[in-house]
Amino acid sequence: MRKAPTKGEETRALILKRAFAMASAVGLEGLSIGSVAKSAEMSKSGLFAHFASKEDLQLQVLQTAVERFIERVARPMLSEPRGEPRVKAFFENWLAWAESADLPGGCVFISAAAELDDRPGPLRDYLVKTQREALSTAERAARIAVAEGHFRADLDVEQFAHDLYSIILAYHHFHRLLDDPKAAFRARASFDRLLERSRIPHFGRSNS
Amino acid sequence: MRKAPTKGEETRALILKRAFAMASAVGLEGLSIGSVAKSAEMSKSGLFAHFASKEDLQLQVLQTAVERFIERVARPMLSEPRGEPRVKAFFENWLAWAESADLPGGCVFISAAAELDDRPGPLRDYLVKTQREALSTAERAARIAVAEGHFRADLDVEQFAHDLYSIILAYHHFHRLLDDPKAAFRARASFDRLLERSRIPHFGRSNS
DNA sequence: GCCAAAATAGCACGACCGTTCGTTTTTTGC
DNA sequence: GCAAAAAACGAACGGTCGTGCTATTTTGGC
Repeated sequence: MRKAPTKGEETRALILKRAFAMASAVGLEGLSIGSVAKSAEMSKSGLFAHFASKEDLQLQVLQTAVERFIERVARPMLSEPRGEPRVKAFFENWLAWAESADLPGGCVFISAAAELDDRPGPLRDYLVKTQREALSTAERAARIAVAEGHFRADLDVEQFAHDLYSIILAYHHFHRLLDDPKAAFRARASFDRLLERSRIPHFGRSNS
Repeated sequence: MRKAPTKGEETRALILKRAFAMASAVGLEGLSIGSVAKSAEMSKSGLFAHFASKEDLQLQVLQTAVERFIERVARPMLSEPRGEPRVKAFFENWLAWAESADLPGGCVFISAAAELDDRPGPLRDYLVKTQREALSTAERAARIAVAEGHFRADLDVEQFAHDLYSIILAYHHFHRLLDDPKAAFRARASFDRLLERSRIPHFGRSNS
């Protein structure tokens, strides 16, 4: 039985919800105590009492993002059959995540990555850790597809994860920045090619 | 004969040089008049006199970055033979650009892309324009490779440019954020695959 | 319904932000 | 080398930043 949440916990959750949405638009570094407070309709000091520092707030926003990512991208794929279908679901969920309704400004991780890639500290450490986890989730899915006989036995699963992530990054870039209407099409085309060359090779005309 | 640069022009060039290096580390939005002034060893107001606004400074930094990119990535490839060698040179120059000495914090365009992707304005417009130009440069190189008989005639050059850029983005991400020592290796592996499937198909065992 | 505890607000602080203005220094053309 | 023009400076403005304090309001257990 879940404990009834106290008022403070409710408020904290609301703050993080609003801050999460804002971070999507302006990035983690773009968050300011004042602006988040305005969005949560409370005073700066009232909001600040919930966090030890601004960095703590940013970290908790990142954690919120990870939770959301897990429940929207990683967990749903587990209900797909093991092997290639699950890999495909992972990819499609990830694409959908990048433009879901409560992420008005795109994937938080990608903007955070650009902001933090040269700023050492706990924020960066946490982000790196979660990115590595996402990658190893992709690797694991690929390894299962190998075990199921969907993918070739000599597949380099680490390279597979790299290539998959690469497509996601490009999708974000082409869709968000360049407003390319073909972004999703291009992403799926790349992914299809990736799948093709990961499968058990079939002979006959295979490269025409 | 080139006009002797006036003192003001020299100073402006120095400011942009320093600001460009800083932007690589902290991003375009991370620039502040005060910090740039300190880096250029002059007063805030003395520096500010060279620009109409902070946004103007940022825009000029972006223009500086474009000039540098052209002279380091786009121009050198023209001395390579037309076709695949030129495409390869473009890719390798681009990789090298992402970690050249005066870009201590990585590619300015990539961090700017993350910052500006949801902030309309002249900065974003300019960035989008230059990104499109870079992509069409890649397309043009691919088209030449088709004409030279290096690449297959039915190659989708737009998709080719997308895939090439995708690899660059991933390289930046894996190298800068994740400190992956295999980043360059992964990027070249992906690029080799991209080249393989772009070439005129050769028959025989082609997919094993 | 009271009272302690928790949550929120109000206010002030020093620092830095982008920008303006008037003054002083340096460069330039002759 | 002098005068005009260009460049750099210092000080100040109104704002916002993150972050402390203290007071006030709201909540929750009995």
